Amino acid sequence: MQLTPAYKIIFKKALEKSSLKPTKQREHIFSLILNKKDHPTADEIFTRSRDTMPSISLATVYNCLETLVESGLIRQVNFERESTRYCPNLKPHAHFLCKETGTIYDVDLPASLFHSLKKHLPKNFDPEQIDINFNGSIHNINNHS
Amino acid sequence: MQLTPAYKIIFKKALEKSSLKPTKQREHIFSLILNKKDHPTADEIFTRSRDTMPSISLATVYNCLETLVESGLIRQVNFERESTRYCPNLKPHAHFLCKETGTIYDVDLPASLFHSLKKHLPKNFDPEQIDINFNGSIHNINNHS
DNA sequence: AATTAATTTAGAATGATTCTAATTACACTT
DNA sequence: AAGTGTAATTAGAATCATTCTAAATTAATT
Repeated sequence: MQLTPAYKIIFKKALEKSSLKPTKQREHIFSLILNKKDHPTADEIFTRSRDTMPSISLATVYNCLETLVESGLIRQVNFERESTRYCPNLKPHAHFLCKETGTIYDVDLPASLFHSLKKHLPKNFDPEQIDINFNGSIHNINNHS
Repeated sequence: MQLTPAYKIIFKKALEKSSLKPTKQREHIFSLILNKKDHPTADEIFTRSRDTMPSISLATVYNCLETLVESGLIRQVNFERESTRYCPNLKPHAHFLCKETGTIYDVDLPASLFHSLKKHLPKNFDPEQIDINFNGSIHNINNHS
């Protein structure tokens, strides 16, 4: 559970831009999220953190996640009022939640789609963020019924 | 705070399709949401309900909202983990949350846009719902600075 | 080593929502 | 009209993710 040198630099830069410190805990949580590309909740991250950093507290996990989001290193994913999940994929993309399994999938979308979405806003609306969330089921493609 | 005869029929039909009863409380809450086209929270709806139906309970408000959503008469709107809000607009549309005021605006979108969104999903992904949420600020168009 | 500010920590507090168990309302029989 | 059964409503307790608080730790700086 280690950041690559390249990511270490990105990490430090991003935090320092907001005059935040690249602490052990922040780095640990960032690397956890980067290295397992699912969409964990704060509590899942807390549990995983303790494997290698047993002294970390849940409050710290929440704090670190907040600073990582603020610094633009990760983003939040919310479906309804379920626990917030965290995502290291910074490319423009949507999320698909499978009703059956609860798994969240990243769905890459072309920038052009985001642009045409924006074009439907009134001219004085200035979006800072766009969240696109699908919700449904996934058919088994091998189902020769 | 009354349903028009036309809406009364829609209301009854939608509930009866799921073998739910068109009760006073459900009708009351549905008409409240229809008649003030903002995006109220359950608690706001609770407060408004009591003006004309003082005996209603918060649990009932939650129950009714759930059945109205299930019946397809209203939809839920969620931004991050804020309180769920409710929306009577059933046309395909997105939502824009103004960071400054907290107001939510409906943004009409052509069906074609929803279709092109769906086209970017893997072929075995079957979306049941698509939520598109913008988040940003609204500039004053009269601002001759 | 002392000072300072930021960060971490444990545990309490919050707040939206859901659950529970009791009561009420209502349709359908006798 | 009384009785039965089922669904809906109700008040209040319980839940659970998240935030808050205040104390302890850390790290950089004098």
